[in-house]
Amino acid sequence: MYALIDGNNFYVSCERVFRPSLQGLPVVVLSNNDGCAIARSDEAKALGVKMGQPFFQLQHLVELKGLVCLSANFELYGDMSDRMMTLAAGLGPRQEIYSIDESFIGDLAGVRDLNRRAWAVRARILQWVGIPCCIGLAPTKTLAKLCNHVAKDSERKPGSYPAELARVCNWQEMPAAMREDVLRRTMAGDVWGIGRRIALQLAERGIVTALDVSRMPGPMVRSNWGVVLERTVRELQGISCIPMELAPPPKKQIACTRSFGHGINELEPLLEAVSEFATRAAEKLRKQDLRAGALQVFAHTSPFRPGPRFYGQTTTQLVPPTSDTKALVRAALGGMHSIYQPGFRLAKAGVMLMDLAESRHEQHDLLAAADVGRDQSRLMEAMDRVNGRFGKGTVHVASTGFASQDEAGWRMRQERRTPRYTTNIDEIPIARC
DNA sequence: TCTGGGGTCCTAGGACCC
DNA sequence: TCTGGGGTCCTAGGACCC
Repeated sequence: MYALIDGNNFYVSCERVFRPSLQGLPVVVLSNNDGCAIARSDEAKALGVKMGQPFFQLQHLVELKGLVCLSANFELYGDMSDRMMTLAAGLGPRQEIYSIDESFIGDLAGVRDLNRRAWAVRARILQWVGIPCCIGLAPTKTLAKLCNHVAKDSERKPGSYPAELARVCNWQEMPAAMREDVLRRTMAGDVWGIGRRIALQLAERGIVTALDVSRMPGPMVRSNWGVVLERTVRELQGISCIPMELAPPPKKQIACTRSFGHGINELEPLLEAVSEFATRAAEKLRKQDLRAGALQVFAHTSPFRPGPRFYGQTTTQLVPPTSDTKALVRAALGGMHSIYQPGFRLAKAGVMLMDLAESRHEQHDLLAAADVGRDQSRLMEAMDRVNGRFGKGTVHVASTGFASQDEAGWRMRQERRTPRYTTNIDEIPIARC
């Protein structure tokens, strides 16, 4: 038996904790560069705001409907998430933190009064953290996700599902006829694991609802779509195929990528950007005690704009694997030099670290024998600690004057970057509104 | 003017090996 | 003329998730 606990409209709910005046208003949280909507309040959804919709398409709603747009504050959301997850863990013996706002709780078969406990955990999260949650309870993870969806929709859209399923929805307690009814009312594309493309392909064959999906014959599903969808079908039938992942599996790649607010034509700002990306990625790498065996750097034009297209990408092998910021920045700059072509308005660039391996201590010792390695890793450690305490980018590898590509200098930031956004109510956290 | 930033897994096809 | 069968590894592309 599994539970899925999920914070409603998570980023918006986090903002509302600190600004209660946002209750009842249509609110969206915007991505980096205030590019597009990545979280929406129920009121914003009712206005027709879509997930991922670009800000410029929402501007009329700001004026006409009082839509409030906030710049994202991911550090705040991460902190709120930790608090919520700690309380969610109280529901049962095992927890898998699935995303920033969702966790599965497993091994619930022996838990007595499961419903009552679920309601209590929900109330505690609301009272202590301030985030409203919904909980789905079911014998498989896919059904728990589905019940969670039911719990949310029956609250948000009266009439969509039986009202008694709102907020906490337990598959096990439904009579057979109600289960069938719930599956019939759920669109195939709302099932966990069925995305837009497969939903379309299914619809072409008359498979429209979750009930239709649950009745598909396994061999046909496997031969037409593969094992992934087959697993989903079996999970809908109540056969558990997706186990809990108690410890997060080791990362296979680490990326740092950004869209630029405005297109970039020249090499210089591009080098600045990728040197920043490599630095961020290196920090993530060291936090997980990993080293990278390869670094990929890419830049491309906007897929949304007309005009000449460019997609450049190159991978540099790192021998031996390293987590040293200077080596990674050097590889990123070298890569960018090699793919850069003038004459394009580049919209996005990024750095990806791959072939990740655990940073074994004997390796450090080997390097330390040459002394230089030890100095490097102590330098990196010091850099992470300074940046952790005083903010990102307080100390960083300078990429200026890097045209020669092999001369890494160091520069102290005199000023910390001004945050674009704060939850301090005295300042103005509302972007462009 | 302005369109996120992370990740994962599966499959097919080619190269290569014995 | 006739050209196996089984396996691995790698890569690119496509699909999914939040």
